[in-house]
Amino acid sequence: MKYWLVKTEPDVYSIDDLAREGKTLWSGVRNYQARNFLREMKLGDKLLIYHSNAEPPGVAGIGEICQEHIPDPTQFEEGGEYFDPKSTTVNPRWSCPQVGFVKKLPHLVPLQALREEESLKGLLLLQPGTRLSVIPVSEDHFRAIIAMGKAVKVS
DNA sequence: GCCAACGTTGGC
DNA sequence: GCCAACGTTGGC
Repeated sequence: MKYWLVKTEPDVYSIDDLAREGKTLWSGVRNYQARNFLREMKLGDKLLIYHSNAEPPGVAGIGEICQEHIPDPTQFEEGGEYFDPKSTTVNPRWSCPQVGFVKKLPHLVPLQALREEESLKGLLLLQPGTRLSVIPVSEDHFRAIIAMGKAVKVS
């Protein structure tokens, strides 16, 4: 099993939206490297759901792959925000898996806390210049971040 | 809202 | 295939 982190803007789609719906197609990713990671995701892989462009940004919950990638339907929606005129049904460019809700963390783990955590050195999310919206995470890092989300805040 | 750091596009 | 211009991401 592999572990990942996926970014979402909570104003657009938050962990609470995922909790309400139970599952969702992770559509709209338009970056080749991120797309390739989406295609690598296997049934049962676990995801950290990260809130970007939020106050504060951070890891909000956990999801899992409940269906492996299919062609992203939004690439064919003419006039839609994610329409890609160069994409064809025969040769689709973009893919998306279906992500199921697992849980919301008791506490959001802010980006700042991730940066301050020594054991998370090397987490791709924290590397300067990483803007990828889909990022592989090691099992150790995955567990460490969840533990941070369970811990009672001291300050 | 700013802007740095990337990615993408398209002319040549 | 280079690279300048432009668009996007996402923290601050």
